[in-house]
Amino acid sequence: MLLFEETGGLDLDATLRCGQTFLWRPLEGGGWAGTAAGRAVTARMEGKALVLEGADEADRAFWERYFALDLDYPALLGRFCAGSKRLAACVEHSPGIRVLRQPFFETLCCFIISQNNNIPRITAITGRLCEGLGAPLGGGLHAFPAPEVLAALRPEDLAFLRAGWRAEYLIDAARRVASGLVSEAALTSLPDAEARALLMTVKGVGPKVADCVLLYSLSRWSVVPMDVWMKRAMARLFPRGAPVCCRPYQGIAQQFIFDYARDVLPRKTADKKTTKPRRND
DNA sequence: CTCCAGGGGTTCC
DNA sequence: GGAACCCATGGA
Repeated sequence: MLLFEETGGLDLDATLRCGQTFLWRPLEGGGWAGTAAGRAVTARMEGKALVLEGADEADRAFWERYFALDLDYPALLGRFCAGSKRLAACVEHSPGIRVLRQPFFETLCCFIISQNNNIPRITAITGRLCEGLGAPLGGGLHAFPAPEVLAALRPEDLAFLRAGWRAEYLIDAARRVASGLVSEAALTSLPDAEARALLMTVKGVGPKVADCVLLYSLSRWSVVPMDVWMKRAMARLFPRGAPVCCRPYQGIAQQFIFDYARDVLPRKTADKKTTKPRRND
C-alpha cells in the first residue's frame, strides 16, 4: 500500500472521470482500478489522503508524478483564476481536478481512439486493447500493450477492438514510436509548435490529438486542446473571444472549462440546420 | 430512421 | 488555404 497524506485538495473522482484518462474503472463501493506503465493499482481517498493498493514505496515517485502531487495546485489555481471571473466559476465547479502526467505511448493511443468518439466507447475500446494484447497484471487488469506489440500487427488483427478506421492509426503510431521516429524524449526537448508537428507526423494525429497528448502526458500547460465541445463551451463562456487567463495556463484551463461545460452548460442549442444540404440526388 | 460522439485524411476548388 | 465528404462503430 502507498499512502499520500498531502494531496492539496485532490478530487480523485473528478480527476479520473473528466475525460483526460480512459484507463481507470470505478469500483463498486467507491475507488478506482487502473493501470499506468505496467503498474496496476486501486486508488481511493481516505479523508484527504490518497491510498493506492497494489503499489509500494518503490513506486512513490512514479505515482506522485502521475497524480501531480508535487505541485501546489491551490496556489496555481488561484493564480490563473485571477484573470477571469468566468474561468474562476469553472474552477470553483471542480477545483480538485488535477492534470495527470500519463505515460506517453498510452496517452497517444487513447487520444487517437478518442477521435470522433464518445467517452463510454473510448473506454470500452481501450479495455479491449489492454485485455487482448497487454500483459496480465493480476486482479483482472492488463497493462497497456507495448508499442512493439502493436507495431507487429496489421489493421485487420485489431478488428476485435471494433475501433473502426482508428486501428490503422494505432498501428502507425506504434511503428513510429517503436522505431524511435517519435519519442517522448524528442518531444520534451522541442518547443510546443515543433513537438506538435512531430506528433502530427503520426497518421491520424491532428492538432487536437497532438495537443491532448502534450497536455495530458507531458504536462505542457501552454497548449490548448480545442475540440468541438470545448469550442462550444468557450463560445458560451467567452463569447467575445476574451482571453481565458494568463498565457502559460491556457492549456490547463481547458480541463476545468471542459468539466464545467459537461455538467452545467446545455448540451444542445436551437441552432439546428433547418435544411439538409444534400446536394445532387 | 436519423443524428452524433472531445478528428483527421483526402479530394476538390 | 478552405470546404465538403468520407471513414467504423454504437448509443440515443
